Amino acid sequence: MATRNEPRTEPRIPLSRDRVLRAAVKLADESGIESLTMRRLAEEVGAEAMSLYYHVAKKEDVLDGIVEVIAGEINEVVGRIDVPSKGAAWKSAVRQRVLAAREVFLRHPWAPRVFETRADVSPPVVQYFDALIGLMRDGGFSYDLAHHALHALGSRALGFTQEMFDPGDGAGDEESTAMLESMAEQLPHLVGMLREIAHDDPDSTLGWCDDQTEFEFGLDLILDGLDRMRETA
Amino acid sequence: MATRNEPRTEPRIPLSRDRVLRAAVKLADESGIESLTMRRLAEEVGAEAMSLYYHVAKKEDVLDGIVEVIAGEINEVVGRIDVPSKGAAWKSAVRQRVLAAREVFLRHPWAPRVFETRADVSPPVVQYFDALIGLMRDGGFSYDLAHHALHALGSRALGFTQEMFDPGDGAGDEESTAMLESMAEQLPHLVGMLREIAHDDPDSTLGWCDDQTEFEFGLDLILDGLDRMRETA
DNA sequence: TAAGGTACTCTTACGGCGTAAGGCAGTCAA
DNA sequence: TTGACTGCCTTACGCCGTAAGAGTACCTTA
Repeated sequence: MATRNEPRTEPRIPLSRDRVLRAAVKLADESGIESLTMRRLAEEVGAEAMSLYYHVAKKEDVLDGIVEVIAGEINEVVGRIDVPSKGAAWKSAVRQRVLAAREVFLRHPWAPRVFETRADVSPPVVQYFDALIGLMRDGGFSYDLAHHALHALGSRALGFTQEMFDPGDGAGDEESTAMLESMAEQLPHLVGMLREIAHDDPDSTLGWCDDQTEFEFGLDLILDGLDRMRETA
Repeated sequence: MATRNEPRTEPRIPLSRDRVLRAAVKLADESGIESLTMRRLAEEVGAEAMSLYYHVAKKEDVLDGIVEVIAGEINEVVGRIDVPSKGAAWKSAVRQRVLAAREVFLRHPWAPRVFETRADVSPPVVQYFDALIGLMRDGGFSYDLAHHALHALGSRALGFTQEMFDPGDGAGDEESTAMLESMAEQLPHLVGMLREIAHDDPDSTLGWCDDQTEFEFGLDLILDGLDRMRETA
């Protein structure tokens, strides 16, 4: 049963923090963040669970590292954007960067949850925010307004929102739709709203919102509001 | 060792789904959500872990139930609010309710995380949103605008935001502040901003933001933007 | 009063988790 | 040659969620 000890046939790439973290991201991409366990991660890199601990301190450290990897990916993407940001142009500069960051999260749907549970600030994330503040400064923001702006944007600054009614991938829709319909009397406004939306967008069995459109709506609402404050300051 | 089997001295309140859920909230309030395990929850209600399963399906069900309890608490609080909401008054009506809901979350700091991980919509939450839509309708919102509004508000509609740099209770502040200061060259904008904030608000060792103020800033920014759309519609 | 059903709680046990403690092989400097 | 250091592995512990099924108390019906 020498499945593991065959140094000849399988050259065995040495472990490293970076390799472990990349494998963790891959595992989460493929099987979801809940299936990221130290044992499975070890298997992914062809080692035993305890071997990982030579390269990472503990599982929390893996999660911290994952954030760095994703934030690095974001910085790489937004780093390629080079548009004017002076004066009124700040808005589209920020907008473009946020939407570019969002695309990274769309590739890693499990990532927002991980970001949200990290208390500590990691260098790549800090770097991203620094650049964002820079754009606002170009637009004439005071530090105070830029600070408020970051709070107002919240996680939207990084490209994601936490939807309260996340319909997932349409799973369980009929069920909850039926549930809502059956409560039409107690929920007149909500049911009315949903009926109209379903009517206007008939392709939906109530799928039910276009996330990208809604994200941009909220983003623009905030950016426009900030822009007005910038001008009247 | 008849510590448990003494039906006389300890009358033993019967278990129930409601009692289990309330105990779960209490446990989370006192020791944090991460210490909410079926065994500890059982201990809290004076029973064995497996006994809980007669009243709840599984741990996920407990978390769903917790959301219902908290949302119920919110509905109770906002239900006592009765202010005009016709026309322009919609804004302060919504504002008041959101801030009232926020107070409930301030009493249960662990709750946002639980809300965010629930995919399914629970009746009390749905009821809350229905009332919110009702206020917007009073203000003259189309269903379409109300729908956009809910997305724009996101979790803010329920009274919380996910802060990207949550300083917790000031823990680890000096450390991260020092880290940032040492990176002043790479992070000119961020460090500049923080220096000014620290300067303007000298009591802070960088504690560092007034969450309530920032929450209201973002909320008002969004509500004002929506109000303008309402008027020009 | 006896018998059986129902509602609730418990005991036992299993597999999976994160990780502490320490062993062992390969490499490299003295 | 030796001994330290690096990198990976084995073993084991305590905690977790929960499946299976055995009591136990009470209530109904005869």
